[in-house]
This record gives sequence, C-alpha cells and structure tokens, in this order.
Amino acid sequence: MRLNTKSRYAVMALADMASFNKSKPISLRDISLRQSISLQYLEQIFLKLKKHNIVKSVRGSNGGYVLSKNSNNIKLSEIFLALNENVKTIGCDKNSKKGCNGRSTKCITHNLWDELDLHINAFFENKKLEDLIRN
Amino acid sequence: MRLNTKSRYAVMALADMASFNKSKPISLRDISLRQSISLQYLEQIFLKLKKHNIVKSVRGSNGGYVLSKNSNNIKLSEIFLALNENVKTIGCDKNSKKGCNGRSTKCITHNLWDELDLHINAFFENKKLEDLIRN
DNA sequence: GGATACTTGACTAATTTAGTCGGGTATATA
DNA sequence: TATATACCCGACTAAATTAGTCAAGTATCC
Repeated sequence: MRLNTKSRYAVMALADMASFNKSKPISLRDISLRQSISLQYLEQIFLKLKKHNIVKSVRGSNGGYVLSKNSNNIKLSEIFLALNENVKTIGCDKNSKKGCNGRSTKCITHNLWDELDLHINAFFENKKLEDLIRN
Repeated sequence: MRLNTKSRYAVMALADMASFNKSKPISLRDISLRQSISLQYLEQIFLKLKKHNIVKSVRGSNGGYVLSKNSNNIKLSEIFLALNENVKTIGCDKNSKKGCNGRSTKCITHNLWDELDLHINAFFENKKLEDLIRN
C-alpha cells in the first residue's frame, strides 16, 4: 500500500501555498523551486485541483494560483478526491456485479476493505490543510 | 493507494482456513479451488506466512497447513507484516537522513504520513481473523 | 513405490507510475 | 503593441512494480 506522488505533491504544494497565504497569486514556478517538484508535473496536478475548485488560476504575467477557500476549510479528502485517490483503497472490485472473484458471491474479506476505506477516508475528512501548517 | 493481491489473498486464504477450523491440515489445493487463487501463487504467500509463524505446515499426503494460533488471536497486522505490507503506507522516505526531498529538512507533509500510518496500522491491529468470519 | 503436498528460485508479461516533451493560449506590464 | 510570464493540455516513455507462471525439487503418508 502506498500513496502515489501526485497526491503527495498536491498536498505539499497546497500546504506551501497555504503557508504563504497572501492574496497574491503564487506561480507554479515558485512552488516548483521551493518544493523540488517538476514544473510540468505540477501543471498536471493543478489542472485537476482547478477542475475540482480547490484553486483558482490567474493567467498572464504575475499570475499563478490562489486557494479557492480558506485553508481551514479545505479538507484533505477533497484533495485526494480531485486526484482520484480516494476510492481506490480497496482490493475488491466493488462495482463488479459478479462479485469479487468473478463469482456470484462477495469474497470473505469484502466487508473488511469497505471498512478500511471508511476508516482512511474518515481520517482525511477530519484533516484540514490548515492543520498541516500549524506544526 | 491500493492493496496488493498478495495481502488480500493472504487474508482470504487464512479466513478460509479459519472458517473451517478443523484440527486437520488444509491443503493449498483446497484453498486454491475454493477461493479461486492460483496454487503456485498461494505457495509463495504461505511460505511467508510460515516464516512468520502464522501457519504451520504438515508435509506428505493428507498434509497441508494449520493455523499456528486460534483465529481470535491472529491480528490482521501480523498478516500484513508477514507480507511486508505494513510499513509502506507513507510517501516520504523515512530513513533518508537528507529529509524527504533530498533536502536537509522534513517536508511539510511529513508528519501527516506518519499519522496516517499509525491510523491504518491501528485499524489492522484491532482486527482479528475471527472478526472476519463472524459475519 | 507412488501419490500427495509442501519448498524454492528464476523468470516474464502486463500494468502502473512518475514523470518528460512540445506546442499551445491568455494577459499584465513596459 | 510587444513580450515575457505563466497557465493549458495532449501525447509519449522509461522504469518500476505486480501478479503471476514455470520448473525442479524434497518430505511423508499409505
């Protein structure tokens, strides 16, 4: 079990933005330098964050990104959702009508992964971006 | 984030064994058929489970595997540990002396992954094999 | 002696991940 | 209005990981 870098980088980048919390847009170039993340990789990540309304973009020179909400209002679960990382925690194919093993029944451990899923999502649901930068 | 099949299959196979809970050894062949897991893949998995003393093997005909302990004494965390799946939850390289990004400091989100790690391991620490088959 | 079942290492195809590359488009400022 | 800045976006790829298979054993019961 491992988090992928996109999710990690997204949280790092947003925490970086939040810790500056100016009203001015922050350029990806700056974040890239401060956090050692490739600019073009950040672009991919921020595209998704923008689509999910976590950040707003400001084009042109002196442009950049701004958090859409206050950092104490941004749940980490939102961030993972934006990167399609929230649902894949489980092992069985939830949506398969045939059940987990291509059989007609749920596998023995099916409920376990559901519970784990809830457990992890609850963790991220209760964490705000603000919590990260207060340390 | 996703569990790998080895961990899932390990839990499935052990739950299968526990739900029969006879004193007689259960052959991997039987588990393979019941749970639709390749025999040779199961062999890899049980090798690790055996090394970590979760199961005992009985060779020869009518042989198979037996749970080393009662199923209400086998924590899921043990199983994941046996398959090297317990520690890798975090994203940063904990042991790197240079910090997370090859820099000298911890990255902003470092503590977060530590907390998540604890959170997930606590979940598996409190789940027993017995819990799975009681449903 | 033969069937059963565990033991072990080596190998491989497919998938996923973690990015890079390259060519855009919009806009603020000089 | 020129130009630099910075967002936008699709296509591609190398490396790592996963999910197994293959093959050749060894131990023990009947």
